[in-house]
Amino acid sequence: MDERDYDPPQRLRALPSWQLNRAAQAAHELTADAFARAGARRHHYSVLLALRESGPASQAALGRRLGIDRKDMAAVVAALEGDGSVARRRDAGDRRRNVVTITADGERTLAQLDDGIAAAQEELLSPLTATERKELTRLLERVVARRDERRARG
Amino acid sequence: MDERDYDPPQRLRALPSWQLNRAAQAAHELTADAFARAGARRHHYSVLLALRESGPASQAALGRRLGIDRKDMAAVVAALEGDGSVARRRDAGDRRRNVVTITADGERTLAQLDDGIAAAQEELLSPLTATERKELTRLLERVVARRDERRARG
DNA sequence: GTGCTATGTTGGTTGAACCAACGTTGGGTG
DNA sequence: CACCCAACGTTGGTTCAACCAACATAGCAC
Repeated sequence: MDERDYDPPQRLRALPSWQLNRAAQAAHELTADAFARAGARRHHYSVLLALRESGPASQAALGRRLGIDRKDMAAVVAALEGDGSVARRRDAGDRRRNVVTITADGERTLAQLDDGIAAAQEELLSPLTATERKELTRLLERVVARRDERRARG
Repeated sequence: MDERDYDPPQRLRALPSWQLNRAAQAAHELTADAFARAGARRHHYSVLLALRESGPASQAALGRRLGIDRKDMAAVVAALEGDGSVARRRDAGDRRRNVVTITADGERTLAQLDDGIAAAQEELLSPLTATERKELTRLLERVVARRDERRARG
C-alpha cells in the first residue's frame, strides 16, 4: 500500500501540461544515471555538444545559443575546466571574452555521455514503435517551436 | 542579437528527453500565470482536484495518490488552510490523521484554476490539430505509464 | 573623450523534488 | 496487558534548475 496507491485525479491525467511534466520527469530519471556516471550535469552535456558541433566559442555566445543564463554558464564552464573537459582562455581580439575549447578529455567524456544518453532515450521510448517515436518528436517539435517564437518576441 | 541567437546543437534537438524537457517548460510558463492569478501553485491545484474528485482524505492518502512528499504535502495543506480553501481537522477514529476537506472558497478557487489551466492547454497545443492532440496524449500516456511501472517496482 | 553596450563574475531568490529524524498514535503479537 | 513496529504529521535539511540584480573590465559608436 505504498506506490500502488498512486492514482491521480482523472482531470489531472487529462492535462497535456501534466502529462508533459510527468514524461519530462521520466526522462530526467532515466538520464540522471548517465550524467552521474560521467560526473556531469545537463548543462555540461549541452555545452560540450555545442563545442563539438560548432567549435570554440565565448561563454556568452554559448549561453545565447543554448538558452543558458550567464551566471549558470560561468559555473558550468568553470566546472568543465576544473575536470579538464574544456580549456578557457582570454580572447586576444576581444579581451572581454573567454574562448572555450573542448579538450581531448572533453571529447572522451562527451562520447561517454552520448552513449549513456542514447541508452536512456531507448529505455524512455521503449513502449513506442519506431513510427510512434517519430510522431512524438514531430509533435513535440511543433509545441516547442511555438514556445521559442513566444520567447523571441518577449 | 539576443534571443535570435538561440540555436541548440542538432544532436540536442534530436533527443526526446530534451524535447520533453523543453515542452514541459513551455507548459510551465503557460500555466504559471493561471496559478499566480489564483495565488496557488501546482500542488495546490492537484490537491484541490483530488479533494473534489474523491472527497475528504488524510494528508498521507493525498500524498500517496498524487505522488507528493509528506513534507511538501504538509506545507501545501497549511497554505490552503491559510487562505480558506481547505479545512483540516483531526480524524476522530484515528487521531494520527488530518482529514482535509475542500471548502466553498476552495471550490471557487478550483473553478478559477480550472478555467485558467484549460486556457493554457489551449495555447500550448495551438499548433496541433485535434487529432494530433489526441495522438500526443496517447503517446505521452504510454511513456508515463512505463515510468509509473518502474516506480512501483522500485 | 564620453556614453553605451557586452562580458564574465558574484551575490542572491524561487519552485520542485527528495531525504532524515522525531514525537504521537494505532495496530499486531507475544 | 505490554511490547514493538508502522503510520502520521511536522520540522529540519539538501539538491538542482531557472532566473534576476549589480558590478568592474573592456570594446564600440559618436
